Formats: sequence, structure tokens, C-alpha cells
Amino acid sequence: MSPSADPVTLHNRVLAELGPSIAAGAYAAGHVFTLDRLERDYGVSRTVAREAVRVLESMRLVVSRPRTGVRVLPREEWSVFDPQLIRWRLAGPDRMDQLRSLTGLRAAVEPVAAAAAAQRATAPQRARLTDLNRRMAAFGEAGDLDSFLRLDIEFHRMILELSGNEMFAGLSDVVAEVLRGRTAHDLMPDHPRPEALRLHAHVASAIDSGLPSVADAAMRAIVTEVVEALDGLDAYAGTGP
Amino acid sequence: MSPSADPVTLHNRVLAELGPSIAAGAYAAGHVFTLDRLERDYGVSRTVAREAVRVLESMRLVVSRPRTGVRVLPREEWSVFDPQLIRWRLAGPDRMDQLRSLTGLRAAVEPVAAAAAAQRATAPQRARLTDLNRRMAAFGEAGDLDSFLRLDIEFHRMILELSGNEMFAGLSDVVAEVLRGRTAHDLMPDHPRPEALRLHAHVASAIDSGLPSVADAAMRAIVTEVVEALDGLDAYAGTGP
DNA sequence: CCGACACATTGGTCATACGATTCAGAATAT
DNA sequence: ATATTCTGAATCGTATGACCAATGTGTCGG
Repeated sequence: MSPSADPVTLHNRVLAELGPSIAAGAYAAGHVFTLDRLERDYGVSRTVAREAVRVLESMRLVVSRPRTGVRVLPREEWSVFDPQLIRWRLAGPDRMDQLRSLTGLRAAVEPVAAAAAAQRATAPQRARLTDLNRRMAAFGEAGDLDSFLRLDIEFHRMILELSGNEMFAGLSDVVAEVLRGRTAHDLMPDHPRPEALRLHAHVASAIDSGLPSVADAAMRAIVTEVVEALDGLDAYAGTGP
Repeated sequence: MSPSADPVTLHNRVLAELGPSIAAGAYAAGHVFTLDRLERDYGVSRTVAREAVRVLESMRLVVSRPRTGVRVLPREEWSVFDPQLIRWRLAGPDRMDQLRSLTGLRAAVEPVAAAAAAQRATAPQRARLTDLNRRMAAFGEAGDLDSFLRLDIEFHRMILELSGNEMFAGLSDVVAEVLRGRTAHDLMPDHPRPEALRLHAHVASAIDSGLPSVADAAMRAIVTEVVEALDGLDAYAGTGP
């Protein structure tokens, strides 16, 4: 389905095991690996171990220094916008914190993006968005969560891209991970809430009509609802005192 | 000065040449390198060439496939939030587009972060921010642009961190790059504009007083001013028709 | 004209060796 | 006893050469 899936190479395999462990906090900041250790643990050659480490280093999960080894960096150093790292963390124990942070980001960006889209979208783009919304609603009402998710992702992606801001567009993978993460980890009801469907329709309609402030408000309502849903879960499975 | 500067290794050297070229668009999407070619061009071994490619691949600038080679990906695929990629692009010909996108992102995020900071900051944090602002203003009035820049970066970083949202905090390096980029590429006046200094003081004061909506508005004014400054430069060196 | 098969090209992986760096601890001088 | 210098081990950094696996290309036969 994905246009360019990562090839299943050995270093990707190592990365797929080592990355999530570190992201999950299995090794405290300051913990040190040696390459030799990684070679033996994963049964790979120095070449492969080094390439995996090199990628982890580029996301600032670790630093590699002679005589010291490969040291795990504190969380604050991590490149938290790396989609791969986000995926790893959403699969791990910080899932809820991660979702909360990401939702805060969405709340800041998506309304602005929707407003920009309402100003810039061309006629065929508006039509496509409207149609997308219509099909999305149909799947939502039918309770086909998988198809709904697929179109929901596409809906948000399209708006972020229509904003004309490359950085906003660059968040579409992040938003997709969040939406996917919510469904994959059973944080979604059986049917999307009707209120949410209506709000999505409002966004599509506002963009179609070229009303930036309405698009902003409707999108803001969507993400606000998500924030509240997360807080609700918190009260339910509270980690607090 | 930097707590953990990247070591000057051979693969970092290759990366520092190859990365900016690709980021600058010197190779069209679809252009193909071979590892052999890279080895000869940079006079390095396969090991080193591969590691550089692996990092470029992790930022989705290229994909590497057997029998094909290392193919440059279209811009839309790039991990535009990677601080290293941002630095490369700010040094290249897309500088203005890049600054515009990044400023749009700042405009969406920083006001929200300032509001959150006004709600959450502890007393000593508020004091430190106020002091930071005072010293910043002094350097600004004295026309010491380097010191001003350093504190300006720290000011914005502190607010993003005080927001309590990890993703916002993760943007502090990006914002730092933007601020540094503006100064390094002569997009700043000799003295910071007094209006800008006043607005920064308002932000600090609003956070100190625990007034989220005031902090939001003042920060919004700061970034709005930056947006307008950029548009002004556009009119000046217009690329349009 | 079309399809099947052999071949050449290219990245992926491995094993090994040596160099460069740096931290630790011993040896030495004060 | 303390400070300083030096020696050495540990570890990453880099290079080399070889082989494997996958895949596009071109040829040959129908």
C-alpha cells in the first residue's frame, strides 16, 4: 500500500528492534552499548551494527564516541518530530503522553492550516475535499472503522497540504501516525461520534466556501474534542496520585 | 560551546557536502548515484559512503535499492523537520521559502506555547525568564547583535520548554535555526526594532503575571511582525511576475 | 511480435586488519 | 602524600576484498 516501503535489510531489522527499545526507555539515558555487544546480540557484522547506530545517532537517540561506545541520550535531545521515532513511541509505554503532546501540536497547527486552505484551495481541490468528506461520513455511519480511518487520514493530509505551508504539509505523516495509533490501540469508539462527523463536514464546507475563520473554528472544535477525549481517558486510567 | 558537537568523522564530512547539495536541489528528484561513484567522488571507502547514504535515507532525501542505486526523492518526501536538513536548506537557494514556511509554523505554535507557559511556569522560572528578557533588551539597545541573538534564542527556547509540551519543546532547535539564519544571512537590521523589544517584554511580563491570553497575543504580534518583515523583503527582491 | 532465460550490475553483508583517540591507572617526581 | 607524566588497553573509525541476492536488460528462440 505504501508507495515506498523500507526494504527489509539487516540493518533495518536491527533498527526495528533497537530503536523501539531505546524509545521505550528500556535503557536509561547514559547507558552505553559497545558495537561489539550489538554485533553479538543481533548476530550481525560490524558494518550492519554501525549503520543502525548511525541512523539512531542521526535522530539523536544516541551518540557514538571512540573509547566510550554508543551512549543513550536523554529524552530532551531526541528528534521528537521524526515519524519513525513517533511510531516507536506510540507503540511503547509513553503512548498516552506522546498522544497528548501530539494532540497539542495538532491543536496549534491544524486550525491554522484549515484557514489557509480555505483561502488558497482551487475549485477542483475544494470539490475533492468535499467528496472525500462525503465518503468518509458514509464509512463512519456504516461503522467501517478501517475505511473510515483511511479516509480520515487522507482528509487531514489534504488540508495540511492545501495550506500551502511545507512545514504543515510535513506534519501530515505525524498526524497520520496519531490517527492510526488511536485506532490501533483501541482508543476509538465502535462508531465515530456523530458530533465529530458533523464537525468534519463543517470544515470541508467552510473550506469549500472560502471561509477561513469558520474553517479555523470547526477544526479547532475537532482537536479540542480529541483533547477532551484524552483527558477523559486519563480520569479513567489515571496515572496521577 | 555546543554541549555535544558532532565529531569530525569522514562520513560526517561526506554528509556535510552531499546533504546540502541535495537539499539545495542540485540533483533533481529521480537522479541516481551509485555507491561506486560516491566512493570515487569523495575519495572514501565503501563503508563511509554507505553510512552517509544511510543517514540521508533516514531523512528520506534518498532511497537506496539494489540494482538501481541511490535515488534522490522528491521534496514532498523529505523529513522537513529534521534540524540538520533545515540548516542545509537555510544555507541554500530556498532560504526565503524555507524561512516563510518556518515562520508560518512559529506563528501557529509559539503563541500557544506562550499561553501554556503563562499557566504552568513556576515562580523561579518566571523570574529567570524576566531576567533573560532584561539582559536581552540591554544587548539589543546596545546594538550587540551576537549577544542579542544568543539570548533571543534562549528566550524562545525557554518559553517553548515551559509550555510543558514535548513537541513544542522539540521545536526549539528549529526556531533557533531560524533566528540564527536570519542574522547569518543579513535579514536583520543593525539594531533590533524597539517595537520588537517591547513585544518581547510584554510576553515575559504576561508569563510572569500568569496571563495566558496576553502572552498569546503578544507572542502572536511578534511572529506577525516577522511575517510582515519577510513579505516586505519579498516586495523588495520579488521573485513574482 | 512476444515470451523466457541467461547475464551483468548494483547494493547488502561479512571478516579482518590497522589506525586514531581517549580514558585509566601506574610510575615517577616533588 | 600529592601532583604530574607516561604507558597502555579499550573502542570506535576506516579500509579492503570477497561473496551473496536481487533485479533490470538484452538476447535468443518461438
